[in-house]
Amino acid sequence: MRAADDLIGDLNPQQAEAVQYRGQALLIGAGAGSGKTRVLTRRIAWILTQFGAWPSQILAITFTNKAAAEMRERLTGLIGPVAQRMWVSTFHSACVRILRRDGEQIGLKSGFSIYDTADCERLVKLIGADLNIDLKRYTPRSILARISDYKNNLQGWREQLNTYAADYKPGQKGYQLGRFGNVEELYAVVYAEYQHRLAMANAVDFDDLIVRTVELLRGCPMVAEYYRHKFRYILVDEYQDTNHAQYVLVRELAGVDAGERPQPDAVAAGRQGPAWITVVGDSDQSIYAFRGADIRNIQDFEQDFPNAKTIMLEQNYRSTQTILDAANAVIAHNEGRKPKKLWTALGKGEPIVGYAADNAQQEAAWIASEIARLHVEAGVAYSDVAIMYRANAQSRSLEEALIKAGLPYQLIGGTRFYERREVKDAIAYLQAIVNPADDVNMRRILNVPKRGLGARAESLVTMYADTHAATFFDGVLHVDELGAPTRTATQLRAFRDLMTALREFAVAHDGKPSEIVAEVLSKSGLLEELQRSDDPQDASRVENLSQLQSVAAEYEQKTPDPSLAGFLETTALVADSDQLPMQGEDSGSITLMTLHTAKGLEYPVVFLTGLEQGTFPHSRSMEDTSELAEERRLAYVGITRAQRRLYVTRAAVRAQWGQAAEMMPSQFLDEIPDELIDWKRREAGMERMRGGWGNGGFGDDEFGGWDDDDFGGVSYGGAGSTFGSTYGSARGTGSSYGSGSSSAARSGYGSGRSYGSSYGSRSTYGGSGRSYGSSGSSYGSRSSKSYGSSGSRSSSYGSGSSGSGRSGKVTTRRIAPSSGSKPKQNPGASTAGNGLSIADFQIGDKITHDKFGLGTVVDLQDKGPKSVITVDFGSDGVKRLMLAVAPIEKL
DNA sequence: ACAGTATTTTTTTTT
DNA sequence: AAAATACTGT
Repeated sequence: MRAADDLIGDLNPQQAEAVQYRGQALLIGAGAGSGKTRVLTRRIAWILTQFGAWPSQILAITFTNKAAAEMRERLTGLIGPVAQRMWVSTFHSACVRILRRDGEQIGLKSGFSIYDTADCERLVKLIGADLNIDLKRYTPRSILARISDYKNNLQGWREQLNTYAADYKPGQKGYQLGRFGNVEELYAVVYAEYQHRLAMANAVDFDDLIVRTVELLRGCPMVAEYYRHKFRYILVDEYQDTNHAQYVLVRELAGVDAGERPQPDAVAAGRQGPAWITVVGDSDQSIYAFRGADIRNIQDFEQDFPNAKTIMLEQNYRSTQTILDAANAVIAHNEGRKPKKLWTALGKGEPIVGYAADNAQQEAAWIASEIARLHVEAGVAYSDVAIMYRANAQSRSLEEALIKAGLPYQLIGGTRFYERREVKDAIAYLQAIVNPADDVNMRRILNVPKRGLGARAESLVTMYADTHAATFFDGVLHVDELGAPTRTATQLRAFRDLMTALREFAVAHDGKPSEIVAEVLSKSGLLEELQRSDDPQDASRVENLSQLQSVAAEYEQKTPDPSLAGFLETTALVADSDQLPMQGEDSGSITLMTLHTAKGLEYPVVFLTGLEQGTFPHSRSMEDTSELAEERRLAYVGITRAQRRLYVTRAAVRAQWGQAAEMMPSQFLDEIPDELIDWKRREAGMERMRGGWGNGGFGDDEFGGWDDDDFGGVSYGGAGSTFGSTYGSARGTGSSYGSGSSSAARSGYGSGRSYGSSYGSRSTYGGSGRSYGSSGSSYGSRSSKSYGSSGSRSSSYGSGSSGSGRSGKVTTRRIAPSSGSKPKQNPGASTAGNGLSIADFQIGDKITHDKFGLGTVVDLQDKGPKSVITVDFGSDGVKRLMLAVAPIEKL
């Protein structure tokens, strides 16, 4: 046991107070880099040693599994191996654990499936097809977003149904939705049906994990009592990113609303009043509103929890004053926030470095060369460098540049390992084995690998299932009653026998998931199909499958009581950042990730890329003040990741889905005080020309073109910085690096882990024997294409239209393909190519169509030039027509 | 039933 | 530019 002094001796007064605070409810307002993780772990240790609590009485919620593992590790250092017995996990993992134990009470049988986004989309598609919903207009994604909103706010399907579609019964067939779209009705019906089918399939989605746990606690006093008795201390990290459901969950677990008298000294075992709650967060770092996070949870904490105490941590131990000044200046543009003053004792440090590139490729190339130089001239380790961007798609050009420069990197995020097709297929088998009622996964594997069971066979089985109120697999079991053609019946029987055999095998080997994986891979034919193929991509798919098997083996080794269901759980809840190496572990490579993933991390050197209007802030967030405020918080998060050196870069032209577009500098750049930024290149060549800066000329601007006049000779630094180097002649260091760049490019297949010289040859999954879950793990991400030619350079710079005014909404301009400009569109009304305007139409209008003849307009969607009208052509059916191109005439 | 071809959409951010 | 989807012909 540690002495009290060990726990608080090296803390500042606020931190120490937070660690020791005795009381019902504590909010720690932890500014970026203020040592909140340290305070949190110390507080837990304090509760154990000084309050005399048992480890099993503590529930600590973190944001990711990796954060949980890290916290547990640090706790082990403080209090010893008892830390292993504490609940330290994410909301979702904790809920799974609770539901596995007590879910039966609310109808969740053991072995329930956890649906990921793709599974949910499949389910909504199935429902949409059955209910005759126009899935073009109501995309599964948008429907799911709505359902997720309901869930995050704990609005049940029953109440929705009562309000909007009282006569719909879940599971009923042939329901006619109101033809002209009562939208609420549609959502209510789909929501109800969705929950119904999840229940039938013994499955839950991500949101359900929280919602159904709340339901369990509210509906089953015995269960609630058990957990309230058990957890006497609840600590929640990143509280600003909790949603309403999670907020309620915390209250239910703590028993805040159980109507018992608070016990001022309830520090020991036993059920005495509500549990003590500690939450940690920073409202300036709330960046998950899009998935329901409600900033009010943290803002109203003091009202929500009586006698709450707030302690603010404002000393920053991470960054230089320059970086903090920039962060403070940017976030100050958000309205309605409590002003906060982060300060540091680390001194001014280096200026922020800015760079304006001509395009994304050049931006990336400059970053690569800059990193190479830092490495050589200032001895900066690659693992001390992170490159961040708004959206995953931006990683492409960066990866290419790093490969070209031969620098080792690791990419975090992108397509997750478990979301890759082949891995998902294998998992679907496992899921279907554990939970045969899981229709979505069962249907997925019916014809994977190809075994001649197509849409026809599937619908036969579905019909049986529908009429008998049975599951899809029940239908398969009753092949002989389906009246299927001989061929189909034979194949179905083979599938039935396969699944039966696999299930028996699984039951017999439940403690050995890796063996079950192996059995599934070989018996299902999954592996064979890929091995037989000569598509080079399939080789990497085989790799991935074998990686899946090693992950299973690792799980098996480090889990006390392994089971197939347990293994599936771990695969369902991985986060992007879980792939990061643990602290203390050195990957030896540059880290690439989105700003969201970067939350909670810190690096000596940070590149913030793509600082353009439309990229960051993202174009879809610029209209709305609150969304823009969230983007700004994201910028704040990004800036405050940097410890010593911060770079901000942008590209004047960026290709977005195939088309090059001119990009204006991000407004966030303007919000950083100019004197903090040392611009290595303030304007891109094109911009300079336009602004009459002279010197322009873009013809000869080949790849190395950035080492132009404003680059050399500028010296900055000094000032007692850690890296203390001076920039001198800056050229040429770029490409002489990597030995193995060509082999690295080749190895792109499949993994997307570290490339480059220091890592040597090809990267494969798990090459370095990292373990899944705790220590970094190596399942990769992102598929790969051949990295070769650096993509086309955008050639035609648009003829010189307006300057670079920074106001107004229009932020990007398409570069016209030189030819004569299109006929002007009249502003306001959206006129289409055939001269028809959506504004001219009304529901009920009659039109003629060259092919379908006479029809009646049933619906209108104004999407500007892409407006769509829906027309009922009677016997020819109802068609959706693109107004701009449809051969129609108004009558 | 499926392979191959044409067309359409896609980009936020993630547990 | 790439991937998902729809369509067409065998």
